[in-house]
Amino acid sequence: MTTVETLTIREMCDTYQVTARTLRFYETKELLSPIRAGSRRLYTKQDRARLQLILRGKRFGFSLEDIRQLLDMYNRNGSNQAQLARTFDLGQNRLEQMKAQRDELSVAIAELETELQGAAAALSAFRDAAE
Amino acid sequence: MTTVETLTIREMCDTYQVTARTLRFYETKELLSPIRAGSRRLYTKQDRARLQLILRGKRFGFSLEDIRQLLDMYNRNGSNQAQLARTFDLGQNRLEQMKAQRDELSVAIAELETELQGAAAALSAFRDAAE
DNA sequence: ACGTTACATGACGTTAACGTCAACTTCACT
DNA sequence: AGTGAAGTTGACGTTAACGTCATGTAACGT
Repeated sequence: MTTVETLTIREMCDTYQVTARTLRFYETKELLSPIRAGSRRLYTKQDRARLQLILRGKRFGFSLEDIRQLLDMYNRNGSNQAQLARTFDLGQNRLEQMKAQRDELSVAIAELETELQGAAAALSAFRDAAE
Repeated sequence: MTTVETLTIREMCDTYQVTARTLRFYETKELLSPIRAGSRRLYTKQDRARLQLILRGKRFGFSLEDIRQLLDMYNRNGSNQAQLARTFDLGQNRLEQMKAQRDELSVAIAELETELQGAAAALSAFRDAAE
């Protein structure tokens, strides 16, 4: 019989490349809420999904507080209309920001590429002169 | 006769929505190096260009130290070959990172859009039921 | 000459996101 | 029963990126 797959804190660390301190810290910030076996934490599949979202959010430069709100939006779907409308707005704004960021990033990438082509040319010139 | 356009620290603040403290702080971090009129700072066109790059870098989530290196790459083109090659590599890496970030961002945007469509549908349902 | 701005420097405070250390429990074995 | 590994809860330390005084000076209008 396959037990419900839960991971210890150490296994979580190894799997997601985070420290135990980080996981406990996220818990105090109410980003995670693993179940307990006595005093020990056990992370369910749900916890792991949340952690992945957290880590991705971080790569986008979102603050943990931002991420907490986003997670709430993803998870809390049995809410009332006002609640839903509010989280919907929050999501819309976030979406706008992300799109703007992506566009700006595209421009910056293009610029950097041009710049690097110039550098590459300079390097070639150096090498040619050294022959 | 048009004097060489330089801005005072206050004018810089108003123009770019940063505090004087921030500008002085950037100076201690060698991100900016305005000229002096006595003890007072005067920001040239070059300084303004650098500040814009700094602010854009920040919007992408780069650290000030990252930005400093990027700025060096943009500006120092009279360097030796080793120097140039090194900064070139640095730029390449950064470019990879930025592209990866952009791609990840695109995925997240798509997901969020789907999610929000669901929320929008739920809202409509609510409204329909309320008629 | 004098008061009011504008600016300067220096020192200390602040927040986010953990790191680090100490001092227990608690299993899992031997 | 003893020991070692893994886990727990505090408590304090750390870094980045500024904010917030306190204090001092310099130019400008009256």
